[in-house]
Amino acid sequence: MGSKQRREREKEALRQDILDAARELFVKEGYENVSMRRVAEKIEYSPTTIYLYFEDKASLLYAICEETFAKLAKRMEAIAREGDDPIEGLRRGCRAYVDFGLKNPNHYKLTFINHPQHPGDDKRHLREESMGMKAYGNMRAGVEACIKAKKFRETDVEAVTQMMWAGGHGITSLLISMPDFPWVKKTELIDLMIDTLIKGLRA
Amino acid sequence: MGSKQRREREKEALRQDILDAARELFVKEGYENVSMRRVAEKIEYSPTTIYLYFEDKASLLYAICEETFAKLAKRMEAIAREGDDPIEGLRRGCRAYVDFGLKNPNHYKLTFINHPQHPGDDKRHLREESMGMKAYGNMRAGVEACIKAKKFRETDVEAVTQMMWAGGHGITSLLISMPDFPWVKKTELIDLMIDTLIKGLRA
DNA sequence: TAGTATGCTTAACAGCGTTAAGTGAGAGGA
DNA sequence: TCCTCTCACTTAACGCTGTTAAGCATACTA
Repeated sequence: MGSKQRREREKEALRQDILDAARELFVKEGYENVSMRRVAEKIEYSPTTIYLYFEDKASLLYAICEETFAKLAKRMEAIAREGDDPIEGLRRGCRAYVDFGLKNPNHYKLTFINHPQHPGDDKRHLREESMGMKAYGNMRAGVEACIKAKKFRETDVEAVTQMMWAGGHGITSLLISMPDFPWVKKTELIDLMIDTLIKGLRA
Repeated sequence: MGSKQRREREKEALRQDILDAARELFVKEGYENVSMRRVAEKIEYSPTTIYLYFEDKASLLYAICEETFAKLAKRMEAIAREGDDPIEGLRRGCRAYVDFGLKNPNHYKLTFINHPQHPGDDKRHLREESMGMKAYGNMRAGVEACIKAKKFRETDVEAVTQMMWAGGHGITSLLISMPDFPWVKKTELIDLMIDTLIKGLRA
């Protein structure tokens, strides 16, 4: 009897339905403005059913973030491979990072801005296998390439990577969380940051 | 009869008590982990009393942030005045900004990270008189001084200011909201960011 | 002294994330 | 075919949240 496999397939399908419903709502309205009950309503199941598939609301969020950040990591990896000028590669990588955040503001918020609150100290996002960490590793590789090619002066790779990340994150998060501030043109701001940092690092 | 004035004084005193209690709790445990009922308990009044003095929880928060950012603005202004080398002044201003955020992480979170959510579009923090904006103005003045002194190449003052802000904010917010990430030494990261940006802007 | 304004409280509403207990359809064995 | 058991799912509830409407005393005014 293949009924067992069929049921397993159906379970997996429902899990995906929950994920899809939650993603759509979270992205459209923001994590804290969407209740488990609303997600349940969307998939036409009772709220408690969700808890049979995800431990809690945060886990649901985490699963969605992983999906999305897998996309980011993939895109950044592609960029890293395509060119041969390491500086240009790093530049494009940074731009991809910021663009990604601006195009998926709620995903970005969830992973890098709101993040876990005090209780429980949820460190899932920092596990090495996590997609966010993979993207970080990519950036690190980009920085390392610039140093190896003697385009950047010799410095602490980790520190430079973290600084580049902070630069990108600073712009991304400010633009996302203070949309009403009188910002200059977004592209100008992004390019200015990237160019200034790169210029400041040059050998 | 000075009773009217006395009552006014007492009202003002209670308002301050609420503010003090809320600040202590918010700073210690974070805004979203503190309920209005807990604030009320601390001042030994009923929860609803708070609503006679503050419109809602966000207003309470806003009042506290204003207090704290007044301190930041004051400190940054003092720094701007004390030296004559504009670059050194800017450097110290940036450092003061980041240090302030790291020393008051919950205040910082409240004003620059968590911030208002979608509903209502709360733009109070962006009013020109607000203390946050005053601090921004200070930074802007610092940048302008560097350009006027021909230390920086001629560029869009607004864009450069926003970039410097984003640089400082990027580091501050990442350090605050991802405390478990394997960061390099904080001071190293902060100095690297500031020095790299300044070097990149040099005439 | 009667009436009113003021400061605060009690009780409640509608929502939240989450859990314990219960239900009912379908599979598997006799 | 009938019984039992498994398991996906639901109902009901707990203890919280921010917030509001209504009520109650005290203190001031006329």
